[in-house]
Amino acid sequence: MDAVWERPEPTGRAALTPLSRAAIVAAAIRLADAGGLDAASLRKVGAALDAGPMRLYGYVATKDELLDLMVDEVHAEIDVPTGTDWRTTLDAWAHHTRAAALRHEWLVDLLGDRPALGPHALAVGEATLAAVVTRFPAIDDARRAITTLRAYVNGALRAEIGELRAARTTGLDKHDWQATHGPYLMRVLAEGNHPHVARLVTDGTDDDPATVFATGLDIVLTGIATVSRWPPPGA
Amino acid sequence: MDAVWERPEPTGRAALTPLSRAAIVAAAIRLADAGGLDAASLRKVGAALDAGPMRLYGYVATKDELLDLMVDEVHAEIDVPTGTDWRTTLDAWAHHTRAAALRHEWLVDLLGDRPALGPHALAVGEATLAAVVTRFPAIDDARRAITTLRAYVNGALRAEIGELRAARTTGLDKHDWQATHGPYLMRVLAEGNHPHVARLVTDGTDDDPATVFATGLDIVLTGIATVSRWPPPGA
DNA sequence: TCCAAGTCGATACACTGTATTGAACGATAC
DNA sequence: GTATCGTTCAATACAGTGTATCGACTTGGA
Repeated sequence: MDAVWERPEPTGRAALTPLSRAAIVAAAIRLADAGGLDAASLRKVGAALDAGPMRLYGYVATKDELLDLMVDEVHAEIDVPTGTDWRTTLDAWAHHTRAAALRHEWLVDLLGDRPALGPHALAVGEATLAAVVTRFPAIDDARRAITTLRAYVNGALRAEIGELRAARTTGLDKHDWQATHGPYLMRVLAEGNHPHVARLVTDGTDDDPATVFATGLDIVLTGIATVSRWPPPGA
Repeated sequence: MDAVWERPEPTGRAALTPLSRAAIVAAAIRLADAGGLDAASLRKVGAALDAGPMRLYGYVATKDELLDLMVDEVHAEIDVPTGTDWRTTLDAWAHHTRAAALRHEWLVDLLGDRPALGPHALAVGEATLAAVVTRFPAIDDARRAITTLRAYVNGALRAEIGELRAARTTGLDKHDWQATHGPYLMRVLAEGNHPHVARLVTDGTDDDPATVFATGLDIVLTGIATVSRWPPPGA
């Protein structure tokens, strides 16, 4: 089986609501945006296009392929500026990625699992790699920096969206949360075995999510700007 | 509904294979270790204990609760050394977390989604927080450092396990991978629009996964050691 | 006009998490 | 010792999932 990206689509049969890979992906993204990945089942995507589930298998060999296409489509929204220094470029990439993940929360469920090899993802990869090469001429060093930054961004977005979801499900009536985890947490912290966590809960203030993301990003970019030995001493 | 961590379990009925939350969690972990999260369905966990799926609902209110228990159980394997400087402690925590994730690959599918509030997870959180407080006395600064590091570790592990899985499914006969994505990649790179990616593919060498992890970790820890402004200028 | 190829829909299968229901059981009260 | 009550468990059922199979239909080319 050749790659999705270059496999021809069915030509379609006239007198039938026309279908295309693009239309399928668009519908799936729309559904997933509204109701999460669960809302983008093949049956539901098909129904949104007046088609049965099996019709989609002409355009897509497997569900995973559809997910790959969705991920790549979102990468089209992530533009990486050129013509500035590497740090500005990477910072912009990270923030655009975050914006895309907030528009398409299901993205964090897919990022990092599979390697993203679609055309749009490749374009993003090329642009970020080009930026970081101006800092690390050796291509392997550049890869190490990109890999690290990508790990942080994926992890941070996963955490942010995860909290956002938790706040939405148990938090719409946050009565529930306070009624279960709240008392439990208070009780275990009252035992005195976790003084630092307790101090964090009582004395800590919460940054808004954008600041949390930017703070971590600054740390990682500072690390990239500072580090000089490759690979690290401990390896 | 109160929290799982302090809800009593059913006492059990004599003359029946005895059951306990611990036994259920152990069985679920064993199955998931061997076959991924899909292998830890309630029916299969039940079958492994000579029980029907519904019997488990006495010990666990929902599937998610079982997953919470599994995650916390694995946290018991992550010990955080004390009595050294913060960087050594955090480095050890990260590597122990990685080791646990390699023993229990399904962990990366769960980490970051949900907040980990079980007793063992809390202990780990307490220990890491205690370490980083020696570097940042202000509790909020400490939280920012921990959050960033955790985001990196989660993202890096997800990527590593993801590649490991891909290498296992399509790579046992890596014939498949080379037969699909290989030619596709070569073809699109031959078009010349992605010179840096092309250079990476042709001239780059691969670090082994442990080095990749350690390298990124070193970058992030260096960032934590270096950064001085909170929150960052751009926020 | 007739046929081969391509496209599509219906049906089916194995599987998931869990709501419901009712039976079996242990401990308690008389 | 017996009746009762609340807990614990098994069976059944339901609405979903991805996708294999297969028969019917449409269409382009000879």
